[in-house]
Amino acid sequence: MSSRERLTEAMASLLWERGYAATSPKDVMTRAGVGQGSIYHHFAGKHELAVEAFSAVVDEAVGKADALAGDGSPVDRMERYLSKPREGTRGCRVGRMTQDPQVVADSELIEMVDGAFDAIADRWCAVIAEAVADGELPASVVPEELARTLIAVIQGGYVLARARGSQEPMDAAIRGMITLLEAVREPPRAAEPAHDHQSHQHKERS
Amino acid sequence: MSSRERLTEAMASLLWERGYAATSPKDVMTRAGVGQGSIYHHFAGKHELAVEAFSAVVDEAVGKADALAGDGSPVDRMERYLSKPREGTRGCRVGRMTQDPQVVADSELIEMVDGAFDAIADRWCAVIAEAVADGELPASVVPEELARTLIAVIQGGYVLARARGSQEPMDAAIRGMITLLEAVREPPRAAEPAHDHQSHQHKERS
DNA sequence: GTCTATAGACGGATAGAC
DNA sequence: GTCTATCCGTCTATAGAC
Repeated sequence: MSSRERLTEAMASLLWERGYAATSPKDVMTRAGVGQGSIYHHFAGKHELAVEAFSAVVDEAVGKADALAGDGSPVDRMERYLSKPREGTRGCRVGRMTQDPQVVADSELIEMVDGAFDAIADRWCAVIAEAVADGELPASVVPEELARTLIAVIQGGYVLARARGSQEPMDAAIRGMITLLEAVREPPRAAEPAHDHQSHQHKERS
Repeated sequence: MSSRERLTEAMASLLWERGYAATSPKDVMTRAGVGQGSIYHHFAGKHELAVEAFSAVVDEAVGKADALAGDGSPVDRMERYLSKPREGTRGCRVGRMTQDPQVVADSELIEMVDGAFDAIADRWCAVIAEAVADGELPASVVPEELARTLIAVIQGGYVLARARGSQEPMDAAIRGMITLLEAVREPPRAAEPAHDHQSHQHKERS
């Protein structure tokens, strides 16, 4: 693995563990196993290294949200995504950046964070709109709003898990959300005749 | 105002703006308008000053949650509390602490954060349990879980607001939550025959 | 009680040898 | 391309004058 790759991977892990401001170039070089000063051969400085490292993190997080477009009824997919295992006490690699004033003041970094949430919200919006169209969720639901609500529950779950030092409060928050979704859920209208054909139902609808 | 008070107030505001690790004793003394070194006359160090300053912050945040025990039907109170104005882009004074590794590693500080969320969750639990008992929320709702869900929506709302640099995504998240609560809400049963404390407008529906 | 001066370590970055 | 040596600023904390 090249020094450059070692540096970006080390920076990505340190951004997760400590954040941007609290990560020094020296920390990164030590973890990457390269000598002092090597950052400045490959990058203009800490900022550029962080941008490259965080870009990969964002891509991965957004990619995971593509599971919202998978098989099953819309609400099934929503609940499955909510239930995915997340290491709450480690915090969210994307969301944690918003608490770092140096990130918020860095237009390039904060726009990457905002863009990541927007991209994930788009996936949520699509599946929620589908659920409303199918009658599986009530017509009063505004997809753009519920999308932010669901992202917020996950982000807030990380906050609670870190406060407690335990996965529990995050899991409780997710379960509470799923209970509400189940309580408003209706059987989807048969949008098409062969509606018990699981692997195709969301693609062949009206 | 005493130097000690000036120092705790300055520390509280800097904890909010920058967090614990990023706030130096020098920053605090400058903002407090006291001379270099004065912290160490009144406090053992940065940690003790932060504990005293943050204690007041926690008390205030928990006190605000007492509004959940006010007048109106349980769900009305829940929605009113959710709708309270919050400056999303400034972040949560309590929740932001969880993203600071120095706070998480400081058992005294992180236990204050966890204790604050627990106290607020207790207020949520009480009003949610009341709503379930009245039949205003479905029996499938687990108060301890929905309490964490609602706290998480607010905490996550702060994260989204800071990512965007705008109040909007936080308000959207809150509205999405309220829409769900309205969708599962039922008119409360006339709950109890002889239990007529304070105003009873929420018992006379149905 | 409040301040100035300063200690000793670490921050981000650079110069230049190899 | 990679490393050593080093600059200058800031960090938390302390000593001690006033």
